[in-house]
Amino acid sequence: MPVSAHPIFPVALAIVEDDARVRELLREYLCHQPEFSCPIVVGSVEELWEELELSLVPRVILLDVSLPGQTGLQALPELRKRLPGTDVILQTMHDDPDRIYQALRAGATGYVIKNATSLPQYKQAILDVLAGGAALSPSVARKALLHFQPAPSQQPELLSAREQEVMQLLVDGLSEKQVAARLTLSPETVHTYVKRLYGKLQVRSRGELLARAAKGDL
Amino acid sequence: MPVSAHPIFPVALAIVEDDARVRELLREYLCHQPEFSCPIVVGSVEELWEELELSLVPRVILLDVSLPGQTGLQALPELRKRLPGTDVILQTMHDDPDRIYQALRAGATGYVIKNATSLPQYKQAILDVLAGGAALSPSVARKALLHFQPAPSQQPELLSAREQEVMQLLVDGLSEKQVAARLTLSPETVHTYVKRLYGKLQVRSRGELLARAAKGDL
DNA sequence: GGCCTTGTACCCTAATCAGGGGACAGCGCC
DNA sequence: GGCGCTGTCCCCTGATTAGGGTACAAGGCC
Repeated sequence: MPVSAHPIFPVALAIVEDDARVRELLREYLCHQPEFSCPIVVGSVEELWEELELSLVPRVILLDVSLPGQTGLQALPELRKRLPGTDVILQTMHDDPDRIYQALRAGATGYVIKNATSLPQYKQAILDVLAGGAALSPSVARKALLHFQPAPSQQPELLSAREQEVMQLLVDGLSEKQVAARLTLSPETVHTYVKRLYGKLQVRSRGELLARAAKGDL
Repeated sequence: MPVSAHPIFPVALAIVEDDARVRELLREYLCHQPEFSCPIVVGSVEELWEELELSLVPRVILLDVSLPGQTGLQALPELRKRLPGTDVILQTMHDDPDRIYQALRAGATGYVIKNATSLPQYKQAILDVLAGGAALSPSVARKALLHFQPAPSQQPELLSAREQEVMQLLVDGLSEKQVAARLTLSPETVHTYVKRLYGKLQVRSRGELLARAAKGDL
């Protein structure tokens, strides 16, 4: 799965950044690296679209989140659709959780905070995505992790570890029989757990249970 | 929110790693850093529990995922409950998506791949979490990002309006009979829709359907 | 005018689930 | 030494779901 971290040919980058000073800084540094070439360095999404008509498809796009005209965040879905093989690393000044979430949902491969990222770290970020990884600034990663954790809900303490285990497998779409097989239990036992879950979570059917799970934590 | 990146006192680490060589390597390097102290260096979760009784609570725990006895993954939820102020960085050889997902759900603040992480990078990872960030190896971050992206969902265009309507009510936890009542249809008709949904979404049971819906779009 | 997709409805059989019940061992609390 | 909770297993009955048909009217597409 991982692409070679040391491609033989320079990798084509696109840099989209409205602040001319930052843009030049990035160009100066990144484009003098032997690993990269920079056929596209522009100040807006609109210019990017134009350049993409003429130029080779870049392998990685460094995209500013907030731009005059169309923002990077708005352009991302379209970009992902038109250039499915291109990784997009978003860059911005702020680690706003909502934007991070939006970006990651839309398929960003990286999200870096400008003033927390040195030029060598920019380079490393690009190399990381080329190697099949993702590049998240630590503060961004932290925000992203929040989305994995179940909303502070009431159940977890009420449900025993085993019950939660069964619950999880049910949420994953397994039947009672499949859960039994997975946990090496008798189907009857699983049925007992399910009955207990219904009682504890105050539901009366599998549908309600899964609906609760979907809203409650998941 | 971020804690100072340069604490005045050495930060107490716990290292849990069963491979003696790796353990010593980490101890040698990390514990000679002026920023850290290592009151706890053990080879299993069981020993960790013992040490925690005696020692100061560590600020950061480096925890191996797979350990003899209780695994790091199993210990994580308990650890998070008993030491809510302590960050846990998991370390392992493999970037298995399931384990990553489990760990992040359980509240890990970092997840690093052993043989892709140099000692200075270990140090940086710890500093990152101390600064309120999260430390994910690039390959781990990539796996984690997959969970943000709506499952390659072809549904919206394939499902007719009526089918989506039925789908939505099922997701809300209604039975076929209830859906029928709600939409003023025959239960048989609803059943027909459900069968068509199964076909279109390539599933074979209500559970799978709801699981797909929960992850896919909803 | 055919062909396909929807929306609607029915029939059938087998599998699964819902919701009762009982049983017993282990563990912790008081 | 009980009492409660958990984990495991079993039985039963009735409701629901799974999956396979068939049917027909309406509408779109070629």
